[in-house]
This record gives sequence, structure tokens and C-alpha cells, in this order.
Amino acid sequence: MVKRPKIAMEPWKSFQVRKRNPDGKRDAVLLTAAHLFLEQGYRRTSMSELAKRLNITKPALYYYFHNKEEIVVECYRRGIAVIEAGLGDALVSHAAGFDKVKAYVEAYATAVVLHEFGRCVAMLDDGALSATTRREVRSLKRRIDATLRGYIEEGMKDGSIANCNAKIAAFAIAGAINWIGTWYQPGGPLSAAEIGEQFSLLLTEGLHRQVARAPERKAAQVDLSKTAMVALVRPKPETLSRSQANGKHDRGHVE
Amino acid sequence: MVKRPKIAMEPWKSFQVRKRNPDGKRDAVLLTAAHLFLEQGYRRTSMSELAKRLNITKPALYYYFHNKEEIVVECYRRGIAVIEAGLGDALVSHAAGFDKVKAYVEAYATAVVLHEFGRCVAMLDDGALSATTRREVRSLKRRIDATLRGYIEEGMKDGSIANCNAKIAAFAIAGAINWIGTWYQPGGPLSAAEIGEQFSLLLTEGLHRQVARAPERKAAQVDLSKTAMVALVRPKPETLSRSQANGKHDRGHVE
DNA sequence: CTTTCTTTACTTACCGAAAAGTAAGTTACC
DNA sequence: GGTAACTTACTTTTCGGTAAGTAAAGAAAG
Repeated sequence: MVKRPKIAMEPWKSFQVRKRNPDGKRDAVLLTAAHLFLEQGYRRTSMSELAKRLNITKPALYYYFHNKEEIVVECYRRGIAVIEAGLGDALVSHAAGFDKVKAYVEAYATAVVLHEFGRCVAMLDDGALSATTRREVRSLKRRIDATLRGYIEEGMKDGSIANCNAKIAAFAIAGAINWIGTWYQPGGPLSAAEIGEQFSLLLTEGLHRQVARAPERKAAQVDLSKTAMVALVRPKPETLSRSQANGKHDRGHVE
Repeated sequence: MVKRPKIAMEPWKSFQVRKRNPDGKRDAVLLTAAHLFLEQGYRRTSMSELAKRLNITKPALYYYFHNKEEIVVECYRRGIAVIEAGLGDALVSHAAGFDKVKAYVEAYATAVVLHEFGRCVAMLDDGALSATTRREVRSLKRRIDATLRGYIEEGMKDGSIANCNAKIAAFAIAGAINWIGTWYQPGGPLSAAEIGEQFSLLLTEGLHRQVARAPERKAAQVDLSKTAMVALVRPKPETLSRSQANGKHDRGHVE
């Protein structure tokens, strides 16, 4: 019933086996923590639960990390490193702004889909952090956001991107990608490549059927037959079911 | 220092004034709760804090609501009602799929931006809810999602929308809109109308400069001079600052 | 090679704070 | 006086974090 995370490495598979491998164990803590944080949120995840998943006790965690916040911040840092590495690989500095945005979207989306830590950056609420730590995380995030906005402005200048509000456009694109973490399931029917492709297609070319497309750019079309489209719930005319009337003290509940 | 919510109505401005107006007070609880939930999350918001903002004591809240969860669920319900009302207003049943999507985007974005409860639906994590309640909320949310997906599929059939993966496209659009709640500030420089307009423009027409646009459709262009573009942080070449070395037990922290 | 000492890597048992929720008493209006 | 609308005082649980002790793996000494 309980969904076990399929983590290959298990440095704590038995408490008898105590290899001296602090780096590996730190990594294991972070990866398991990221899993739990993404599954049920930062505050909902207790240190005891995290320890239990690792087959150790809670104070052992405090041997590797000073406190809970340090764990989540390290997840953020690794995620941002993953994302920026992906962005760096994908970009060609002499390309037009439009192409940079496209590369950005694919790289960012891939990082968010494929890496747990990338998803941490996208999804985890930094509101639970202390003031100083939150400042650091926000500044790192803002750097990524500002990069995208810069590319959009670049593209508007060089004529490859239509006139628009770069700030809002950057927010919209980042939002669409960050949101992936809420619906994407690693074992699900949608592959990372397909998601990245569709995202860059939608966000750069739009939904609108282009009657007369510019000749030099051809949007990649996707063969729908190969996408595993699962049957999904359609809009049902069910009435909004009120919460089941619990017999107890119903005074004050006016309806 | 503390950011006070500017709520016009204050049914508890003094505990001396005890009017008999249970409906209004319930509303005040919900609105204040929505404010706090959006500001700092559901779990981080305590019933005591909510009570304090309303100038009452914690048990008084339990006079109007059975428990904390009932409050947040009611926020969800009202938000969904707001969104579906907006959707209903904006839609013309005989329009093409593309135009329905466009209307959907504008209506949904407006609901999320303008209404606290709408933002609750978009932003609040339903992971903290109990199993039965979560099922209800998810089913309501899914209905909204499925509506959008239906419009996209419709548009692909009637030829107004380019061939794409409707499922992913719907997720991307919903994600971009839902994410508004993380960056939008009610008093900020961006107006609801502008956000709605830019969103529908970006998501339906894309960023790409259209060299030869279909003649019968003209994308609304936005005058950039009227948008208050604030100066924003640019990508700085600062190094990733590690957490300040706290002198205490540094064993085990390998670097 | 054995004994002892040191460090690593934990464990058990506990503390204090915070937070959801309750019991029972109190005030003010009709 | 009766009921609506609260308050004060309390219980229980959960959770982050700590104090103190301990088993195992080397390193050093004899």
C-alpha cells in the first residue's frame, strides 16, 4: 500500500553495515528528503519520518545536517545547479533571442521533469524558510528568471520575438514549467522528451493554427497516435456535494 | 513591519460589538483565512493566528467551523464557484475551439488574479487534506482541467487549433495561470486586465514573431509604454554562497 | 599480535514549544 | 430567562532538537 521510493542505492539497508562513506550517506539523505518533500511538502515531512525511510533514527540525521532547513536548502542548491548546467549546455550565445528562449524552455523543462532536485526548485515553497536562507534561495531563483526575461527582451530587439510584455511572458513560461511537478509522474505515460518538445512548441508557437507560416521555420508536428492518451474524467454534471452532514453541533452553520 | 491585510469589512473590530450576523462573520473568517493561507501556506497558518487577526479567540472559530480543514475546503469551494462562473460568462457555445480556449484563459486568469478564493484553488496544496476531502477537491479541480482539454480537442477537430498533445497543452496553460498566484501582488504594477490579455496572447499565439499572419485574425498588440516596467535584478556572476559556517559540530560535514 | 585509546557513527531517552481541538463557564441581546 | 456568541483554561499530540551513552573501526603503543 505504501509507495516505496525505488532508490537504487541504500547506504542504510541494514544498520549493521556501517561503511564509512559520509558523502554517499549525505546524498542518500538529500535524495530521500527531496522525495518526501515533493510528495507531501516540507512542513508535512517530519525528521522522524525521513529517518524511518532511511532505516536510521532521527538524531542520526543531525549528525549529517545541522537542522531541517539545511537539508531543504541543499536540495535547492543542487536543483539550481542542475538547472543552470542544463541551461548552459543548451545555449548558443550567438543565436537569436527566440532560439535562446526555445532552448531555455526545453532545458528547464527537462531538468524539472528528470531530476528530483530540479523539481524541488520548481515546487517547494520557500515560505517555510528563515529570512536569511530565503533570501539566498530567492536570489538564486531570480537569477534563473531574469535569464529568461533577458532572452525575451533580446528576441524583441532582434525581431525574432513578437512585441509583448517580457515580464509577464517570462512569468507565464516559468509558471507552466514549474507546474509540471504537480502533475508529472516518473512512471507515467508522458516521456520527458515529449513534454519538453510540446512545451517549447506551445510556448513559442502558440496553439493557433498558423494559416500562413513563415517559410524558413517549420514547427515540429507531433504524431498523436504515439502518445499514450489515457482515458480521463470528463466534465460531469454532478452537483457540488457538500461535506457530509456530521451530526454534531450544527449551530452557527447557516445555509 | 507586519503586513496587515486591508479588509474593508471588520465584523470583529471590537469584541464589544457583537452583532448577530453569522453569515457575515463566516465570510470574514473565510476571507481572512484565505489571505493567511495564501501568504504562508495552510499548515503554517495556525488557528490561533487566524483568530488573532479577527480579534477573537481560537475557540470562537470552532463555533463557526468544525475544524481547520472545513475552512480551507470552503475556500476551495468558493474559489471553484468563482472560476466556473467566470468561465460560464465568457463562453459562447457555438464558437470555435480556439476562441473558447482564449476565453477560458482570460476568464480563468482574471478569476485567479482578482479573487482570493480563486487563488486558493490555484495555489493551495491539497496534500494536507484528509483522504475524503481531497477526493472532493480534486474532482472539482479536474472538472475545470477537463473543460480546457475538451476545448483544445474541439479546436483541433474544427481546425482552429494546431495539431498538438491536448493533455500536455492543457497542463501547460493551467500551470501558467495557476502560477500567477506566486508572483502577483494586488497592489503591484501589473493590472488584472493586462495579465489576462498577455496570457491569452502568449498561450494562443506564441512568442514567435509571425512574419505572415493569417489575415482574418489580428493579435492585439500591447503598448509597452503604458506598462510600468520596474527595474529588475539582472543575472549577476556571484558565486553560490555556501551556508555561513556555523562553528558548532562540523564533524561529518565533508567538503 | 594483542591491548588500549581515539574517532566515527550512530542509539535511547528526553525536553520544550506549538498547535489542533475541547470543556465549561460567562456575557449580552431578545 | 433562554439562547447566541463568545471567553478562559485545559488536554493531547506532534515535532524539532538535544543530552548522553555506546558499538565498531582503525591508530598507537607495548
